[in-house]
Amino acid sequence: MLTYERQEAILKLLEQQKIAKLSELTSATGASESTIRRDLSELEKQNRIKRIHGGASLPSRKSEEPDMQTKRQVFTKAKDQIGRLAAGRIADGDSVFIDAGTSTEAMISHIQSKDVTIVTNGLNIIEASIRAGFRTYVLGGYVKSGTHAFVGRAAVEAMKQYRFDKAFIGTNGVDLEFGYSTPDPEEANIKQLAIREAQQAFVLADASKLNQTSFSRFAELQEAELITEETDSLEKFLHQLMDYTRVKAVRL
Amino acid sequence: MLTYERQEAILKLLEQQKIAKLSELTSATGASESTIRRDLSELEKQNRIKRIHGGASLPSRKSEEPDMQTKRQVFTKAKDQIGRLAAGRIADGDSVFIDAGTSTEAMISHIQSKDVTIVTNGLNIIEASIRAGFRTYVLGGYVKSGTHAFVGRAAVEAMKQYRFDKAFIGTNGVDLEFGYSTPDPEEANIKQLAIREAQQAFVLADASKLNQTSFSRFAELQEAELITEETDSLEKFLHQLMDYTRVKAVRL
DNA sequence: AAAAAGTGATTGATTTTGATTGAAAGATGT
DNA sequence: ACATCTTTCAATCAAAATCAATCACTTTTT
Repeated sequence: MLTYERQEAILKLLEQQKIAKLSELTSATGASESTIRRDLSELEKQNRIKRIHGGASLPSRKSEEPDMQTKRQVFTKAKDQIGRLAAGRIADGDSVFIDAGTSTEAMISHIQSKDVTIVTNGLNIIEASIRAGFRTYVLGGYVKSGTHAFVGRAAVEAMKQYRFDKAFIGTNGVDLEFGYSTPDPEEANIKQLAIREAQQAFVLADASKLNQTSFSRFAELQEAELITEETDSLEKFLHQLMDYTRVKAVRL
Repeated sequence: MLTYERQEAILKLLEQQKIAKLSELTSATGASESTIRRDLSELEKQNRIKRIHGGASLPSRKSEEPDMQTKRQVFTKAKDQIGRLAAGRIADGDSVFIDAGTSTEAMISHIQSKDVTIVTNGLNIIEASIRAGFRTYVLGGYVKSGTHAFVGRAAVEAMKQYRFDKAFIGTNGVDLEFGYSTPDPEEANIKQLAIREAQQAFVLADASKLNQTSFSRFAELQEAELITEETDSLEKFLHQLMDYTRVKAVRL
């Protein structure tokens, strides 16, 4: 049985019953467990299925708008892990800027310190921050549809009134040469300011953002600390980084 | 039975009967108590269910503060009527300030004109305004717990950058002598500014606010137009007003 | 023939699970 | 109200299931 054939068979079976155990797939195709696992990994990378412990299921095909509400429900393990790492950097008494976005939102519930001041330009962050009981400040500005981030002249002016101990920024692209980038120039502007007004800056990015570039660059790679998940694409990225910068070892 | 399968089954059962005991879930899935508990914890973390002592139920649809929640449910009909009246004052092309609060929130869904710019200092107003598809600007500032209004120096500074065609303000008290008042001086400050920076100002108040005073006055009675519901307490208030001002007739 | 890709088996690590425990929350009786 | 009993809960542990990584072997490609 050809690889292609087998993977199609897996998909077909999944469409019939929505969910399939590993054992069902091995007996249906005659292939070994290892092979099926490899197939599942590959198919998942193509977003054609979703792996679950013990088997596979169809991807949650929310054809709905990538609205904040639905996006928020897809709190992936990755974002949660990144959120926990990021939250760990916050110390008692800190004043922190938290960028609009879902990655950054995930960190708020993990913040342990109680005495933290949060400044943000994101609607979803305000809500999460209030829910968690933090002292919360908001930049003003124009509300962008889609991300619901506050941008524009008012946001820039407001930003200048603050200095942060730490800034946590979301991104759409991380690239060795181009640095950090995001599609919207207005949002990039705010991100850039936040990084420069903060003593320490962190960029949160899941694996899908590595080696990507977007329209507007908002920081060089060395201007912020990258917080990301531990995957093989991170490994690959680190090797590239070592080649690029001639650094011989990087500690996580 | 796979973990994913089981959790889906739990959700399905809950959607059918709204609430489920632990024992129901164990016998329905065949899993142990411990496992079900773990599932419930996880599902709750994803906001997909709500745990209760002895089992689980569907999440309370809105994750807002209870006082906000109950407030919003209480004077619904009255607020809706007031909201419709207020929205009727908005014309195409207007730039309007809409104060934080539940009365003002009620007006947004009634706005007919499409080309309206909304500026606000209220979290709930942002959400409603975005939902309704208006061009939305936000004042920055400190987020007050309770009302979730943005106040403080930053909000004042931001306010100075705008001029409004109309301003719609909520209030806690309407009094013939003391004018309009609200408990929080910071919020009063913003309300006062908004009224003065607007060509026309409207105060929204349901019947329970008539003949009430609160700590901080933010405007004289004649500085804004009062929009309220038609009740006998309004009649009474109007008669008092006529006595007080010696006006002989007031047209609604 | 050499290199690359695919496969199945094996291994050790990780995740999931059910049982057990003491603590916490509710219910009951006085 | 108070003390007592029962139920439910969270934390912990060891066993089982599942997983990712690796190796050796086969097939395909160059």
